[in-house]
Amino acid sequence: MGKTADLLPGTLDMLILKAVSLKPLHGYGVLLRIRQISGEALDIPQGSLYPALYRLEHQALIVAEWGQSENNRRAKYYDLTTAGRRRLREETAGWNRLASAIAAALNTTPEEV
Amino acid sequence: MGKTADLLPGTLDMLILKAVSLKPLHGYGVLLRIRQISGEALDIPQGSLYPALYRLEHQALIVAEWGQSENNRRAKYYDLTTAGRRRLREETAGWNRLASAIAAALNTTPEEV
DNA sequence: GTAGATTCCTAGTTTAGCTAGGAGTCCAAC
DNA sequence: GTTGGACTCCTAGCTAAACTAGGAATCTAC
Repeated sequence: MGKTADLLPGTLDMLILKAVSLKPLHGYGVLLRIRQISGEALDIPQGSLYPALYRLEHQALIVAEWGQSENNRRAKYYDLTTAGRRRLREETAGWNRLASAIAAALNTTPEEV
Repeated sequence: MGKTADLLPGTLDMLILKAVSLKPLHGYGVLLRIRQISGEALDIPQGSLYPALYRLEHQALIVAEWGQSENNRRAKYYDLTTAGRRRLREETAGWNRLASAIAAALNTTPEEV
């Protein structure tokens, strides 16, 4: 019911890993980056983002380091680990498989059953 | 970690509505149909399916009627309601929007940021 | 000075999907 | 004739992801 598009559950971790893989980012930057690279279609709530970052860090898929943002505020920068890079590849592959399976299912016409 | 492909969360209801929209089916048949029209890629566990059918029925998106299966066993047949048809259209549109947004995000290259 | 954007965070709720069962029927194979 | 497997229904209970709804501090612009 929200005005902003909901996320497809199960894709948030992948999107975060992807965003960070393009260039290390602080949390808020991940938000903006995902918005940008999705063509403004995806708008992650902060209450989803920060717990997700925590999860990913504790799975050692990303590493955090405190620094300064471009606006001179304190910010926690995240970068991918090797495991994170591998995970991103796996999740992307899984996404492609599932998305085509769903697309195939949705394209089925009654005549084909 | 299961050997069978997991589902993308948030797509099960849509898939069920789609399956039933092709032709009224009993629950177990929905299982088989989704497997079929997804090219054997999606395998819904029964513990996901039956609660989902219950949900959809109680949202009046599908209606149930007891009957006989082709194998002469008792079976509960489901058919779409008008609201169910509308919902299927909405969910399909939402899926298309989100899937292309995610595809766009995943296709972004570091040079483009 | 105050509003809005930037940046971080948590508590608590909801709910979907899963695992792990149970139960009955019918058919084919041995 | 009985056993195994496919068919068909179902529930209880767990987990984990995502959300709502906050709180807080800093910096810039009006």
